[in-house]
Amino acid sequence: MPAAAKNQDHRPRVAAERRERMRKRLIESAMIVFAEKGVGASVIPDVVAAAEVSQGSFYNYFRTNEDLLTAVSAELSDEMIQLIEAAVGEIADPVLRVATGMRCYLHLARSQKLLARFLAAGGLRVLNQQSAVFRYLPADLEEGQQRGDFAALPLEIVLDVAAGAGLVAISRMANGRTPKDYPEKIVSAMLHMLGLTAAQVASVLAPSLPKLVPDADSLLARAQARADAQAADE
Amino acid sequence: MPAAAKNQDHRPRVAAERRERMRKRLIESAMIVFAEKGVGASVIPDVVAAAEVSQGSFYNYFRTNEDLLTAVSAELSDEMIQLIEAAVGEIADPVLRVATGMRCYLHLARSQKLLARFLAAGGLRVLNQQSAVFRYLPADLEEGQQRGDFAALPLEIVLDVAAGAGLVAISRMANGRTPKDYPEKIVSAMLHMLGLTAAQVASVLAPSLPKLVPDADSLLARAQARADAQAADE
Amino acid sequence: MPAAAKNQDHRPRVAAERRERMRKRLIESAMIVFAEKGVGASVIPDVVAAAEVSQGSFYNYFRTNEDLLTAVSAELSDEMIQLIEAAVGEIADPVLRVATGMRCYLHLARSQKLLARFLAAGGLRVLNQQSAVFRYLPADLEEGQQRGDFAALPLEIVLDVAAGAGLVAISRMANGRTPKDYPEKIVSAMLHMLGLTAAQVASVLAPSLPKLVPDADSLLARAQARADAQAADE
Amino acid sequence: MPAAAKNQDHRPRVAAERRERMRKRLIESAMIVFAEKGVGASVIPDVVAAAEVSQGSFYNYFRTNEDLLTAVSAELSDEMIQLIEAAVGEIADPVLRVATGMRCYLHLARSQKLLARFLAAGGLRVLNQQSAVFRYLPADLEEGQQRGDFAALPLEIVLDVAAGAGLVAISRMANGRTPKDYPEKIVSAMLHMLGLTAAQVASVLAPSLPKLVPDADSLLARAQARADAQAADE
DNA sequence: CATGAATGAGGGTTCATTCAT
DNA sequence: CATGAATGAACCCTCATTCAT
Repeated sequence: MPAAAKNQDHRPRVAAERRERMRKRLIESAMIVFAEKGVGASVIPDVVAAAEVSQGSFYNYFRTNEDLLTAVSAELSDEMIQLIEAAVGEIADPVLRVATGMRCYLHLARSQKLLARFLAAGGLRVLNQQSAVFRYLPADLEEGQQRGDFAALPLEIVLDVAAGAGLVAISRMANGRTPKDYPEKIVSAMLHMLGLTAAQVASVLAPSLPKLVPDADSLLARAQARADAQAADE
Repeated sequence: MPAAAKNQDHRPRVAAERRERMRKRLIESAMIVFAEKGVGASVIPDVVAAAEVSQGSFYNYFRTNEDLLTAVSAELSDEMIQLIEAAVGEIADPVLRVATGMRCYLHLARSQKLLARFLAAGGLRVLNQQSAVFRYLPADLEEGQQRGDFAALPLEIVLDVAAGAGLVAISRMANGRTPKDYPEKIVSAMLHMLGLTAAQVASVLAPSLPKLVPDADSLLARAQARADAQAADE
Repeated sequence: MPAAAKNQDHRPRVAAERRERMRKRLIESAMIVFAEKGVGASVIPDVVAAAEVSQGSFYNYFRTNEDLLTAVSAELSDEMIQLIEAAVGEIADPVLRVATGMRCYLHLARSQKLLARFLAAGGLRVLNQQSAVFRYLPADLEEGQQRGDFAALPLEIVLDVAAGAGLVAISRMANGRTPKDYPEKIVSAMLHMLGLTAAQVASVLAPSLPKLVPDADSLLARAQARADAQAADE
Repeated sequence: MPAAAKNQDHRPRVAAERRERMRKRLIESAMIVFAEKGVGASVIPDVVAAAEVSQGSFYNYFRTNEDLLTAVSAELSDEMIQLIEAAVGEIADPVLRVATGMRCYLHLARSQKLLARFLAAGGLRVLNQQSAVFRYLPADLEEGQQRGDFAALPLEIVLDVAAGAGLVAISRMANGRTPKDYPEKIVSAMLHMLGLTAAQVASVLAPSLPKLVPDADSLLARAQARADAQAADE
């Protein structure tokens, strides 16, 4: 292979990789800053500082605050879906799927404080962008209703309540100490709402969850590590 | 009455009245601005403009954004409680009280778009300051549980879910068109969660609500009127 | 005496007295505030607060910051002259007069911390307005020179050096701890400059000074008392 | 030299130079503004205007008024020391060193009106920051005392008096017309204070001083030029 | 005259964004 | 593409001053 061809092949590739690394670094920093300062605050200076990038460079990757927020949300959404799907995908029973999916979602937030703080800071604004997470719920609920396992509440109502409950639950887990079975308590309430008996509820909440460990180079893992390091510095 | 006494009595009184009017004007404007721009934004310039007051004057009444938000929240909380208590106060049955109280709360937000937008914009932050509204709920829930009318879910969990459901419901009513019985549907879900049968739910939701009309010089009425006038201007 | 006449006589008099009291209260407060915040700072709000007077009233007495400063300076100048003259007036020998006058001036500042801080804060600006204090010095110096007791340095030069030395000395006494004979050391330097031998210097500095106690209702006494009370509050 | 190396070398260097020029421009303007308005005033807007820079840029270089003052003082201190040391460095006799150093200091202020006005405006505050200038005095005084050339006054006292005399002298030279030998008169007073005879004084003050000309791109020269240009504009 | 609310000018500071290098 | 200085708009806040009561 002649040198010229190699260059033409090589240079763009490393450039693209560099670009991708930088982008990840910015998203990582943004998640931390959003979690700390809220999603309405002026984050660009902090993000730039945290990512150790020049002000000017930032604008090669994102144009607005909103852009950043969307990027963080999308990435998190993807990673959460992947983790939860891995745990839930094999389950056939819609009731168990719904229950386990919710549990995973809440336990994930509970074990990842940074995630919880980000979601809590984002509030409804982020929750709506996270709708990917709720994409799976309607289908399962509908299936459960058709099978007569769930009471016949309007789907939108159930989704609204679930979203609200989730948001408040995450906010509570982000801010204070919550018992280990706090997620189960919330899910239990949801299942009662859906018409399950106490015995049924107990049964679907009984199985122990698989570990939900984000991949080492996922946004979740990297941002959490960075935030921990930062906290240790102080 | 001697002139001197009249002066001593009169002058401070009119001064205090003027002060109070100005304060109300600012709170009114603030509610509108918060509803429009969110509670995290820099509202002071807009509030000042909306109230047609000088920047300097503002600081004779409030020092920070947060101060303003607290004042609006407190005033709204008071007015909402008063309206709802008027409708619910006479009810003895805890189940009916809970159901009717929630319906009132949601219908109030549904009929007062500005209120809904303010509460939605405030999110959890305002919801927590509004806790006065939720002060009544725990007692009724507990009474209902003790009488065996409500299932024995942990109180905090029920409150968290109710708060979340309320928040999302308000947000939905603020943003889009919701059917007239949307509040009843949400309350129905809550009552199912609390273990009521479909028949019981139907029964407690059957009574028609009294009109919830804010007093003409309440913050709710004045701000809504101002916002309407403003909208008409455009 | 008919009532009407009494009124015409009485009312203006009490009014004038009230006015005078208020004026004194403001000057008092101003001295404290100037001593604390410097003469360039915005003192009106603090003065008004310290004097417990309304903003509006202030402008019935003084129009500018400068006015206030001048008033304080003038009043202090008068009081200092009176105290020092009382101690020095009887002395016939110009050398002893000069030495004792300077000692009095410095000891007064040393015993009245508030005075020292005010003069130090004022710097040259106040020193110039205080020129009344230096009105006595030239005559004595000239007499001393004519009698051959002082070396024949140009009068303006001696005054410049004395003013500067006095200012720095006061500033040092205002800020830190100075030994009890610090004033004598400064005066000794001045006398050496004026050509006195060490023995002569020792002799004129030997006499003990009379106590320099400001009258109880003088500005000096009242302001110092207020400043002490204020300090005790914290 | 390869292109890459040139770039890596060149770009940061020109950037640093630009930065340094801007910094100098601000310090220059600050010196003029301080000299005009005093060191306690709000100078930032004026400095920004004088330097023809945006408000925002200012904060890339200095954060507070005080920062600016310190920077101007430090730079002036350096330049004055350099000029004076050049004139005094070779002198072995401490008495002659002290006398000549003081003369230089005062003549410098007398020939540089802007410097005099800045130092006078700064008063004790700047004088203390200028302490570098007074760093040389104590050693020489001590040496002179040990050799018996100076009377045995306490060193701190002599320094206080010298500082005060210097300050007042500078203030006088800044404000009005002073005779060409005004500095010598002041120094003469100091030397008398230190116990020298009239003959000795005359002898150490006899030598003519070398010219004290600030380097063309020194702060002193540039600011003076700017101030002159400004004055010519009006 | 006393009061204190209202005012608007002005100072201090941050930030998103641009642009020459 | 990376950099970081420069910019100016916008925000926060204080203060001197006025004026109706």
